[in-house]
Amino acid sequence: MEVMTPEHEWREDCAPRRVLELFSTKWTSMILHTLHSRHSGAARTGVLQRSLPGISKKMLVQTLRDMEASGLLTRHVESVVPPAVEYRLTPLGARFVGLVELVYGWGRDHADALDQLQQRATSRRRNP
Amino acid sequence: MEVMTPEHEWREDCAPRRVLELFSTKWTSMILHTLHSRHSGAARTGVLQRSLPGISKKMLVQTLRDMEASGLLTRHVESVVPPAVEYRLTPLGARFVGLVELVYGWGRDHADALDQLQQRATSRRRNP
DNA sequence: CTGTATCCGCCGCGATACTG
DNA sequence: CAGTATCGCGGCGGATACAG
Repeated sequence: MEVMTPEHEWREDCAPRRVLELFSTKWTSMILHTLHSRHSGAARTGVLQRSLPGISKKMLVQTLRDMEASGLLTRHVESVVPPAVEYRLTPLGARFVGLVELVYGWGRDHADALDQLQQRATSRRRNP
Repeated sequence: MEVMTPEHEWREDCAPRRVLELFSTKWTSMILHTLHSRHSGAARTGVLQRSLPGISKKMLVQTLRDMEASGLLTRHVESVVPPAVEYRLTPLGARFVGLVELVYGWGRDHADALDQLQQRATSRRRNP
């Protein structure tokens, strides 16, 4: 039976790997989750920044731009002073955030089992 | 209503973020998926390497070591010549791979919508 | 308030060569 | 077959200062 599995593709540019890349960009999932957590599905820059403790302005804007280019969200500028910019989930983004919520929930369900993962990051640095 | 949301935590060391880190390690999910795709839930080093086109021996071993430390899989050494090593999903790994399969399936379902994501990586490099 | 422009350290990851 | 040891680069991401 194992002889039948063509070892699954995992080609460099296959769809599943592109999804994984979405997850591997540090702030993408958290931004989507924040947008999703608001009933409007939208949020202004400042709200996003405050919801993501530790993110720098640079990374916030850069990640938002990338996400816009990826079609995960849209950017709406209110031409007023001071400027007001709102980010909103696209249909694709709304579908993807479903996955993010699954990951989020899984993490909460396995919080205790995940505690030991902390030793991982440190073990390699201590033991060259 | 929005005043009630405490902006969700996203603390540096919260469980969901640790799950995201699991996903952000380039090869982790693919290794788990390969193990899961075999009825035995186990595979030898060579099998894993062949199932992951492009991975280097170094990254394969390094990632496997990290995953072992994280409790996602176990390593069994057959003391024979030439050596035979088998990696096997742990209960935690088996539960996590469920999430991975969800991501994998989502990617296949949205393959066409994901095609435009390719332009993302290139657009920033072209337009400084 | 939102966004841009630099500078720069860290480390993830790959290439290569060598060992038992 | 499985694993270790080096070397090196690209780029993610943080700090800081400036601008409309």
